[in-house]
Formats: sequence, C-alpha cells, structure tokens
Amino acid sequence: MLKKTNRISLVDQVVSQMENLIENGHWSIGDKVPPEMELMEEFGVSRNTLREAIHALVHAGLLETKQGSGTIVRSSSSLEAAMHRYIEKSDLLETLEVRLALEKEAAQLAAKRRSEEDINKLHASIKQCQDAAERGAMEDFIKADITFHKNMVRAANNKLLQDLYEHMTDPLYSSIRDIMLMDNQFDYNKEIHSELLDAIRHQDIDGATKYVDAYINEFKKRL
Amino acid sequence: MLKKTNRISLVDQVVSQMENLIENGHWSIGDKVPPEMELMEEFGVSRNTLREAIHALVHAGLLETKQGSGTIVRSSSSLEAAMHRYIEKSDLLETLEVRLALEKEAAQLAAKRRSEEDINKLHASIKQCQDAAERGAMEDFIKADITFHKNMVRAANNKLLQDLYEHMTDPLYSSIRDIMLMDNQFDYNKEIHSELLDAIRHQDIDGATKYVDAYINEFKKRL
DNA sequence: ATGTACCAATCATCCTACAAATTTGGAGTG
DNA sequence: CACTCCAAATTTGTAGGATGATTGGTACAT
Repeated sequence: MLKKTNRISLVDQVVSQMENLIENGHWSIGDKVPPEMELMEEFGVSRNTLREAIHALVHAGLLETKQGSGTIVRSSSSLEAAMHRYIEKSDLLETLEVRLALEKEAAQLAAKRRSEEDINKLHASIKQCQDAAERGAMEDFIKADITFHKNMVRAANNKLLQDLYEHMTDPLYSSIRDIMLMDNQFDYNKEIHSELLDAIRHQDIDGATKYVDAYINEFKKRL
Repeated sequence: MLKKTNRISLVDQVVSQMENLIENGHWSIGDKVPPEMELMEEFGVSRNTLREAIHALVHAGLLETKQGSGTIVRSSSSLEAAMHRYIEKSDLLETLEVRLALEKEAAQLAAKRRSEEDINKLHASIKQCQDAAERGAMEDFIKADITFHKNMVRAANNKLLQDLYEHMTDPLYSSIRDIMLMDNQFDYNKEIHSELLDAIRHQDIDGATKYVDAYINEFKKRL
C-alpha cells in the first residue's frame, strides 16, 4: 500500500486548477474572473472552500478581489509577485547591483548561444533606440533601451535568468528612468549598444564581456 | 480623489500579523502554532476568516497544516518558498548557471566590502574544510564547503544577492553533493579556496575575480 | 510486550445568514 | 432628451454553527 498521503485538500485542488487557468492564459491579466457563485458550481465546492482558494491566490499575488465589484487577474506568476514584494522593501542600489550582475552573465551567454532570431530582435531594438534618439524623444528612448537589454537577456537562453532579470527590471523602471533623465549631460550615442550587438553577432564572448563591463561602470558612476 | 481603498480586509490583517510573528521568530520554524480556536480568540476574528489567513500562508509556503495534528511553521520567507517552487520545475543546469553568476559577483563585492568578522567566518569555514579533508569525510567536507561559499556571499553585504543565492543553493544541495561525489578523481586540495580567502582579505578584487573564474570553469567541466 | 479498540483534539468541508461595497437601471426633474 | 439621485441587484466580506475525517495517544485484552 503505497498511497503516500495521496489526499490533496479540496482547496489545493481548486488552487491548482485556477493557477493553470491563469498560466495557460484562459484567464488573462486584467480579466474579471467569474463570481464566487459560478465558480462554486463549476468546481463543485462550497463557498468557503472556494474562497480559501481565491484568497490563497490573492495572497500569492495572482488575483485581486474588490468587494462589490469582483475578482480580477493581477499577475501570472507567483515568483513575480514575491519578487515584487521583496524588491519594494529592498534597497535600490542592492537591487541594481544584482540586476547588473545578471546582465553581465547574460551578455556572455548571449554571445555564446544567440540565434538568428535573437540577432534580429536586438537589431530591431537598436533601430528603435536610434529613431528615438534622432527625434530626441527621451521617454521612447528609455523604453527601447530597456527592451534591448531584455532581448539580450532572452538571447542568453536561460529561463530562470530571464525571469529574475525581468521581475527585477519592471519594478525598477521608474528608478532607471529617473537616473537617466537626471543626467543632464546625457549622451544618446553612448547608450546605443551597437558594438555590443556586433560582439554578440560574431559570438565574440570577450568583446561582449568587455563592452558590458564598460557600460556597467559608466552606469554605476551616475548613482 | 486619492481615496486609495484604505480598507484592509480582516484576513489580510491577520495574515500580516502572522507573517510578522514568523519573521520576528516568535513562531520559529518547526514550531506548532496554537490551534484555530485559540487564534480565533487572540485575533478576534471568526473561524472562516482565520482559516483563510492560515491557508494563504500555507499556500505561500510559510505554514503547513496537518489534519488532526495541527499547524506548524515551515519557512520564514515567501520569496524563499516561491523560489523553491520555481526551481523545482527548472532545469538544473540553468539554475547552476545563475547561481555561479551570483557567486562571481559576490566574490568581487566581498573583496571590496568584507569586514573583519567576515574574514574570521571565512577562515573558520576553510578550517572545517581542511579538517574534513584530512579525515576523508566527504559529506562533512561538502557541507563545510557550501558554508564557505555562503559566508563569502554574506560578505558581499547585499541582502538581495544573499537571499537569492541561498534560496537557490538549498534546493540544489543534493545535486551539488551528487556532482562532487561522482567525481572519482576528486581532489580535496583543489576545492579548498584559501587563495580566494587571501584575495578577499587583501581586498584584491582582480585576484578574487580570477580565482573565482578559474574554479567556476573547473566546476562547469564536471557537468 | 503487542496489537486492537476507542477517545479526544484538530483540521476539512459545507451550510446559512447578514454586512459592506459596487454597479446598474429606473424614476424623477429640468 | 439629458441629467441627477436613489434603490435594487450583484458581488465580495465576515460570522457562527454543524458534521466528517485524520491524527495521536490511551487503555484494555491477549
């Protein structure tokens, strides 16, 4: 008899089902989920059981309830929510430090593993940076720049690295923006990383490493 | 109109209070928490409310309930629990890759910021490694080695970096152990990082970087 | 000593009822 | 017709009670 605690509580079963619905996109971010009464019938559980499941997901950061209005999907990953909460309470410099460390590793891995598609995406991001720079559109430039960095991390082909980087970057967006906006001698050209793209394209790991080290040092000076 | 929903639900209030009790160590890991009836009175809420709060923490990984027995404290950080869940599902190599990247950064920061106390702790860990090596006690050696690495990361004086590293290392323990045990030409001396300690002691950042690069490459070869 | 039967404590699930917040639709007014 | 205001319907929040299931221990018979 190897039934090793096969019993999974009803609440956990409902939680798992709802997690799947969210992860698979059947319930998308921002969507309003069906009201408790409907879900009770759909899952075949009582209101208390259902409510405990919903609240577990609320506390995990996946859902958000509003009395009188309904329940909406807020995030699709509990790691994301936990990271956001943690980073809210963390020191900005510490977070940037870790983020830059991840970025450095990503640059090296990207140089090693990038696909043709990665190159295309990186190229497109740089193009957007240049366009914004010519128009002097600072806000657009920052967005395009961040997209470039994210695409580089994607090219590293490591899901954990990518998730950590993105979950760390998103809550920092306004801080990063402020840092770049406050620099009154800001030089667009310095921020356009076409040399880095070349190094990644030619799978020149040393070149990529050197370039990343250089711009990270440049960035740290501004802090 | 900045009325930003000042109302915090009772459940959330109870959750917060219990989180604090856990974080502050009033409820330590492994402890059995009071039964529902007592907590109901203590927090002054109904059974359902209390149960929803407990289940939120169960799902977050901080508590664990056993029907008929009671509820115990399982972990003290929701980031830890979320990371563990994520890493369970992740690829071992990807996780090791990120972990080594964090370690590399930590070595450089440690060389910059280490305190005297850090040096003492690192020294103590190396001593334990040596003792275990002389006795040929492989298991003890691995534990001491991991402690050395953790102490190095602590010396980097960055809480986020430390938390990520430790939450990544703990679930990997058995894998790391297997990798080291499987190496039949295992050389204790190669694994004793006294040169690294010297570099950190003398705040020789380049030296620390080179040493870490070397042993990380060595480690990667074994995979 | 060992195994069985029983009991108490505790969590799991379900139910009903009411409160509070929000949305919606309709009555009333200009 | 357009607008305001209010009441009803909808939806989540909180409370309390009832019953079942699981666990851990105890007492008893063998």
